[in-house]
Amino acid sequence: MRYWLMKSEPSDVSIDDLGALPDQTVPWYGVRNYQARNFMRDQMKAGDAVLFYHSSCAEPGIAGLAQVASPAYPDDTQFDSKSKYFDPKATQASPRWFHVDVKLVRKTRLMSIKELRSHPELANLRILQKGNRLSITPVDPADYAFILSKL
DNA sequence: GCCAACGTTGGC
DNA sequence: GCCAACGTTGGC
Repeated sequence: MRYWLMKSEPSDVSIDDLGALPDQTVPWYGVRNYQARNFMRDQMKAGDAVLFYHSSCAEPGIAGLAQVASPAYPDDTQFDSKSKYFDPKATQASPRWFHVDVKLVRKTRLMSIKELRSHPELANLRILQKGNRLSITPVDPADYAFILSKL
């Protein structure tokens, strides 16, 4: 079992949006970065724990707990010419982009990025490091446990 | 809206 | 396969 942090823009899918979806589950569509794709395709397993993070918004931070709810499978938006995630180089026979389903565990209080930075224990958390832009990052079990204890 | 950081693209 | 140009991310 692994631990992950996954960023979502709340204007797209917020923690409350996730809670309102059927089965409180969303396909993690729109990832167009190979490293993030590879994490989903090659390393994620159903049951892995996810920190659901709100990014690019007024109050960035951890907004809830979720879990991986499926193995990786092709992201349909890559085939949709009307989607902003359309990829002309992807084909049904040879999809380029894969994603997993993510299911809500529970909404938490918002643990802001400022608060995360205030804890020296979390110094090696990937999203706190300079220049990090990856939308999906692995989280050390100890870091996950620490964050969980503060939520 | 700014801008640093980083990933991708494409000409050579 | 190099690398400059360009686009995107995301906190501030």
